[in-house]
Amino acid sequence: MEYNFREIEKKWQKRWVENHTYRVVEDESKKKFYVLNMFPYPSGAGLHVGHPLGYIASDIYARFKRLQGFNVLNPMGYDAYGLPAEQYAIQTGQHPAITTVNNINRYREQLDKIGFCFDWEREVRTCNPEYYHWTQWAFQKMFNHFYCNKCQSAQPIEVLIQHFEKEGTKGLDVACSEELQFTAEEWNAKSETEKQQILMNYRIAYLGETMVNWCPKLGTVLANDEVVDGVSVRGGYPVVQKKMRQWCLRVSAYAQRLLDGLDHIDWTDSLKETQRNWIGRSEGTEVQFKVKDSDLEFTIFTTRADTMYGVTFMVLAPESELVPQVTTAEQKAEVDAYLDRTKKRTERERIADRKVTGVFSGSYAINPFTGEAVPIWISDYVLSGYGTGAIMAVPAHDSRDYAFAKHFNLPIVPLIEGCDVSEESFDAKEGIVTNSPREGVKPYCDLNLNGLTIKEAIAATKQYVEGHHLGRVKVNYRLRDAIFSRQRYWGEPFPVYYKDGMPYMIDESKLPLELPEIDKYEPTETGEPPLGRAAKWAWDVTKGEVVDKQQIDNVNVFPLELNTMPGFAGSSAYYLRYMDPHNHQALVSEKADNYWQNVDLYVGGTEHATGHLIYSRFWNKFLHDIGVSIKEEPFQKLINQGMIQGRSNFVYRIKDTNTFVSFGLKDQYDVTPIHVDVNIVSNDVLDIEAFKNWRPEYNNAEFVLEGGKYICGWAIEKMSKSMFNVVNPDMIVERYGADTLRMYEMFLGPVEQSKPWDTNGIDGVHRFLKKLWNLFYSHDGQFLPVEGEPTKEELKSIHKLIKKVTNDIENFSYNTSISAFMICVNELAQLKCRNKEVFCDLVVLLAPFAPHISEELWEILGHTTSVCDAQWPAYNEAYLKEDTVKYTISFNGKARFTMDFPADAEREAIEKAVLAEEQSQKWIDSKTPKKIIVVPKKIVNVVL
RNA sequence: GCUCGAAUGGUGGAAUCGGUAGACACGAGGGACUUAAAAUCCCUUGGCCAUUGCGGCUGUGCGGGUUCAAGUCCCGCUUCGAGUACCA
Repeated sequence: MEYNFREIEKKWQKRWVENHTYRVVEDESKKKFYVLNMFPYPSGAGLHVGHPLGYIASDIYARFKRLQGFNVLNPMGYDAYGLPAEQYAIQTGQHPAITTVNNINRYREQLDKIGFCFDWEREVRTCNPEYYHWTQWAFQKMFNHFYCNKCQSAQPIEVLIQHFEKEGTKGLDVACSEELQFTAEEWNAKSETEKQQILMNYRIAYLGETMVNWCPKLGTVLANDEVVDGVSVRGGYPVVQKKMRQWCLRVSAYAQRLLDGLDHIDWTDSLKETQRNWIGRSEGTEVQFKVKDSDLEFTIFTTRADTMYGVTFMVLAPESELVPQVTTAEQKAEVDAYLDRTKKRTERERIADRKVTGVFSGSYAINPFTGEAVPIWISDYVLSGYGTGAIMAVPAHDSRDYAFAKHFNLPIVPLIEGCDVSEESFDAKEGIVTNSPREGVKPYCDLNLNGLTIKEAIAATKQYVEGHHLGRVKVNYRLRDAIFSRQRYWGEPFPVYYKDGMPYMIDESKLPLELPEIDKYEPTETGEPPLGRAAKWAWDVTKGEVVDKQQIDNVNVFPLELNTMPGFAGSSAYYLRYMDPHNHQALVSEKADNYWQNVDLYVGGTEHATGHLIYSRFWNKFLHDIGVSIKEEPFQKLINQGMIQGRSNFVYRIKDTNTFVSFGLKDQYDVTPIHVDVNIVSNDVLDIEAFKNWRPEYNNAEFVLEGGKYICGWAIEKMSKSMFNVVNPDMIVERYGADTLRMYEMFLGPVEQSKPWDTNGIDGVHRFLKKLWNLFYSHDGQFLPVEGEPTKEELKSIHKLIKKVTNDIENFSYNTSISAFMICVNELAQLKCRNKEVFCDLVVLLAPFAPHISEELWEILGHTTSVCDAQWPAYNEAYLKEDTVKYTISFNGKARFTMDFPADAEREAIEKAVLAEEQSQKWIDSKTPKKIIVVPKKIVNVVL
């Protein structure tokens, strides 16, 4: 009987649905294991062969864990809000919900063909009101909480209000946008709106005036990770800086915890490193400088406190509030001109030409260590958003300050013994401090750093600064608060209405606030976001419902927020929702939360390193603080599957003709390479007939062949339609079956590695499955397996495999597992194995990799239950032992011979053998003392 | 620029602790079966030399080092990839 994969796969996919084979319920008697894939955004193009890579890898692991007796949660869903559906809606008028559902259906169809063990009853879609109910709910919780630095946790905003009522801002240590100071009396005297404005400074979800990445073409703001090289990731449109009032999440409050948490999770070092860089913790010192002949004082941040004696000028960011205050009348015109120029420069231009620019403010600052007055400059190389937006410049030891000093001819004072700053600055943090203070200069303060190492000097300066109240030790983070507003339609609406210009949350019991219908998806004529087009988009407080905008004059009706939430909102806590997807009372019940805890294995791409993987860690920590998620970290272990690149094929057309020349001969002609559809090329050999039919203009094409074949050139490129290198999984499934596709994708190489897709090797894996099938059937179709004791060789072969596969799956080394399967099946075929016991073990081992054929064989072996409920076999070392061991004996690692020895009597036998060899080989001097080294893998080395 | 990672046949890739390279697969070449093709099976396949012998030499990006023994460890480079980019 032939291996009829089409029938087998259809049969079992149907049966899995009928029998709810993959339904998962909480079961206290079993240990849980939670496997999760990053859920996909269902794009219109459907899946290509690269998408399922991670799903297959995690599916194998999930099935493996289930066979080991774990209760495995392996859910799937869709990140359904996104720009492409909205862009499509703008162009065609098609409602994004319709496009999205169509795309989801297509995805599902493709996924089903591959045979995943997802529990589809737990599916979530971020655009469903039952789902975004909890996205909105979490946002409200963030609005109603602030972050307490002392207890390192989110606290209800009422706690803060009570503190204000009793003590004002005294003794307050909380995360905020701006440090405010007021007394309890002042607080109590404020109006409701004023109080709300102050509270906004502390809320975790807050409305803030911030510089944002504005993309005029998309009509929306973008997060930092949605912008690359000054253009939008989606669409590649230019992005400019703009100040706007936006919803923000105080992610920065969690910076330290996000950093510390990395030490307790099992992620790759490179990914942790990426997040550490992104968080960008830097320990330094804030120092106050007085402005000469003025009451003004300002603070700078530095990590190089040791360089206080080398400050030769100060620099303010152009956006700094201090700029107008320190600008003198004589300099005003020049400064204004400069500010004007920098404002016009987009971030992209600033990156493109990094010219040194700046302007003198006219004022001087007093260095508190030297008493010297140094000029205050304004330049855009200082960023307003980091530190205090002001720096002390030490050109001798900072390359940026150095470039600035050289350009404007400012003095450079070296502070390290023996360093040469005539050509460039000395940035390294090593050496012995000098010139601090300079020799012969009358000391202005009693701090002498000369002779210290840099490290010691920094510590001494910090101590001095704190002791003399000149500033304070400070830790800064690069991590910024997340901007949470998007001027889009296709996203979660904010459950927010406005009264007197202040936002208020709609009542929790009225959630979800559903996305309204609109007739067009572009911004309104007045520049409002698309939601401005909704006829019903105001909130009636007394009725607790959405009403017509026209009623806003009514005292109880207020306009609703017109922005929607960004893409990462819905994906930040979806892993919790899978635990309890149909719960209408809570995001997740306490019971489900306690049982599933967090994700044990998360599989997805590295591209989310500084986006989703930061946001959801933040989101989870917040939920943890308010008692919802019981684990501090959402994803215990994370595997980054590599990208599957495309392998493009080329044909070479001789210029100005319709003649194509084979790859090996192309250098003899003047040719243009042209992408050719990889689906009509096999092993780089072009199917000429298919090529002629591919496009009408090639109908009459002529060919210059080599060896009767047309050989194509190739290149590794991104998998994309325009390169004609997209390989569709449906096609592979149709031709070879899902089991072959699954195994081949894993056989291609390590899961974590990026690699090109190359259909060529797939025959090898398909052949393996056929060979496996033929173990069970003779050529005339007879059923072969028989009961009875396996032979020693059979046991050895299968136990070797059990050991290898068990270890490999734990290490995600699926490719070597598959090699082991191939070896084992070959061995069993050679041994003419017909033993049922051996076959049962083999089938269970294969079940995670190739579930369909395994189910079929399992049934053939006489089982009535699914192979998913079988038990993973254990291996027995005793079967793996050899009777004799082959030793390689070498002298000084060179001359060598091999001998068989009994496995148990090692050393004595070897010594005898070495002695015998020594006597027979005259060239070995037996008087020389020698050392016999026996090492693993049975190598004996005799050292003379 | 900084941080991290990688480099092994014609190709994808193996090689737990340093243990004497190239597993497994593809491709290629040769053979068997067949009228023929497909399918299947067998042999060869890093390079060089010897192939009427069994074999020898060389070989994991480059140059050094440690070791009885290095793809693996250390030092110095080269190239490629990823992240980040005026973060003071």
